[in-house]
Amino acid sequence: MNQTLPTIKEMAIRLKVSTSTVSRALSNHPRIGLKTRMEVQKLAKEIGYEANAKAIFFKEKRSNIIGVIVPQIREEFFSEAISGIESIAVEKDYTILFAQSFDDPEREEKVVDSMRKQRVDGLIISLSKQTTKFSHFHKLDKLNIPVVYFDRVPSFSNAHKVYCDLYTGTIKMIQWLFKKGYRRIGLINGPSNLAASKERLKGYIDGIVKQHLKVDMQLVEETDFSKETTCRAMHKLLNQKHPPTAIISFNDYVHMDAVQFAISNNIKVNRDIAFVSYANLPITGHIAYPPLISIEQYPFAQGSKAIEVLISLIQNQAQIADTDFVSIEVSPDLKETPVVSSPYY
Amino acid sequence: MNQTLPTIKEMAIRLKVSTSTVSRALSNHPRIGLKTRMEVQKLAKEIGYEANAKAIFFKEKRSNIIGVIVPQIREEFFSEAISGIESIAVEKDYTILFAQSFDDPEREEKVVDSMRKQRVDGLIISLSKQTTKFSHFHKLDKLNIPVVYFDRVPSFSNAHKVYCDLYTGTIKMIQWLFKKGYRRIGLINGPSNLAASKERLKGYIDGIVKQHLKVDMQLVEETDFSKETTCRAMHKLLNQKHPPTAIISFNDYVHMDAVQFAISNNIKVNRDIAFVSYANLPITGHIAYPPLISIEQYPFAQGSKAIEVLISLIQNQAQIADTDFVSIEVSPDLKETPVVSSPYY
DNA sequence: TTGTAGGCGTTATCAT
DNA sequence: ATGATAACGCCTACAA
Repeated sequence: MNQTLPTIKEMAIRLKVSTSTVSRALSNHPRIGLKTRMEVQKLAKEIGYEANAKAIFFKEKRSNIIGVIVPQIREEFFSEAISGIESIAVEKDYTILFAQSFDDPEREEKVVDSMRKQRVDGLIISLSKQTTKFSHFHKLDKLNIPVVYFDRVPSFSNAHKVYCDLYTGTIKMIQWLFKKGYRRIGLINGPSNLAASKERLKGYIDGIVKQHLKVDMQLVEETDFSKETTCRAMHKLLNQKHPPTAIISFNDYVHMDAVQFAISNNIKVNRDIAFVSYANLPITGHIAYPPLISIEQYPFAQGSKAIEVLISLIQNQAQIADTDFVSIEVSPDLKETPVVSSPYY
Repeated sequence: MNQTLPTIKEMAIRLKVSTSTVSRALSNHPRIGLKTRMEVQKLAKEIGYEANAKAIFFKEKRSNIIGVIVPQIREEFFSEAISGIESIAVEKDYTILFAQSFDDPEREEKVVDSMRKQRVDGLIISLSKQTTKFSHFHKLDKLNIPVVYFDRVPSFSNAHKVYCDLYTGTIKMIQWLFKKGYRRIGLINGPSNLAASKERLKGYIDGIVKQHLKVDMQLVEETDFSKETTCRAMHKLLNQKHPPTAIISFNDYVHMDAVQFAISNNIKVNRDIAFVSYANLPITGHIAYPPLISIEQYPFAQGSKAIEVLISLIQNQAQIADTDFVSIEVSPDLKETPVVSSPYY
């Protein structure tokens, strides 16, 4: 078993030259004799020499590794975002150190810490639902590790961010529903303390007003994302004197649960009641009753943007002043269900 | 901007002691005077000293980073597997370098190479569909980087593997269907050149025979996982003189597409025809027509097992002979649709 | 054209 | 109880 790997020093000894000659020959330094260069490169190939990246990283103080933290990859939104990140990473020769926070602020802190310890060159993160402390991020500043937040971004302004504006997305959606003739529009929103819920609710109210409809808070229900509370929300919505003719779900998963409930109550999905949603995830291409329309949030694009920003931050670390903060808004679009291939597995 | 990070040397100078003293004080070496130790640790905290992991990895020749490569995280099977891997990784203080092959052997080779260059301590991989070359893996051997394959494992035996035996799973499934009274059982299989398809087909045939039914190859159709071919397969199955009363789909995604087709042909899912499948992914908890039953393949457990094996390989590198290959079979179970909470997003 | 030497940050060995 | 020094593998400024 080849315990000791070939090094420059070894080759130097075998070829009776100095290590610097070997080093230079390998990097095709111009003023190394052709003959020497050839000899070195030949030997290198023979013994399968490869520079020890750890030594280089150590010397160069960079590792070409960037950290990526998301709440859960099981959510297609995030797996798509990661693919977006990866596509650029591979191209630019970066590698991804990956972790999930599972929406637990404590765990988030832990994984941020471990990435700091690994000295990633930069970090891309989508915050956990309830993150309120940011001290673990401040520690990164001290090490000059730049951070780009995406999708679930912090509210303070001195941070680099890439996100999607669902406020206007919601307004567009209500406009679309109005044009299709829907007048009683319900909303199954998330917990009211979440920024994402507030954003949707604001868009909902302003959207309704904009169409000169009456805002009726009876049409707004909440879910904590459990199937149970989603069903309860549906139950309340359906058992009103004037039930909604269209229902906006917080996201495609809530949509699916809502549809399940509707079916078991003998409602003809998208005929008796129109269902629309946010995210437009690939999975909706497979389900029996996809939302009529969904607000595309471009997770892949958000991911790509985020890493592009991050790489430029890494590469211009010296030049950039602390006060230049990048904030990119990806504009949401209304999209019909995507056509997709089944994953293989 | 704090360009130069605090080092041991700096502290040594400031405290007028040697670097070794500082190093030892920090690691609570027993024979360092209490006073010195306190002083050092106090200063360290003050200036926010943290050991430079890169320097240590360089010295120690380990990085506590393991590589993980899967075809696509969009597939819940793999995102669950990664969560299984991560759960153990966090616990044992390993970090995950992550990449997707997107079922492209060339890309797989590329990402394996980049992980080799990063000198991961070990690699966990689920092969791309069509991987036939293994030279990029052999290069890892030379660097003593152990590899554990999971789920999509190679056929040769000199490799560490964790996988699920779908042959017996399929037999169990047919037994279950038979007990429920189904006699004409159809199969929408994957492309016949895939090992995963062969395994299912073999189980299908043996399972049918075991129930003393007649094997009818008219009941076996293929899909390349596109919605189109799945629909074509369904079309053929449904338009026979004696259409099947139960249909086994290659996986939960194919199942969803098959159900979509069935619905649009006015078939009452799971009443006119029973639908069953493989994988039992969390997503089936949200869809309108989940499979009656699904073969649980325990992706989370497979992932955890894989990393446990890998870590033991890493830590016992010296002791283990090349001929000791671990091969773990996770036994599949029949499971009804899981009850899950919506992901947040 | 090639060699020498120093340094990156840490730890371990051997002195003192 | 503490210090000096070497070593890990590579690169590069300077010397020859």
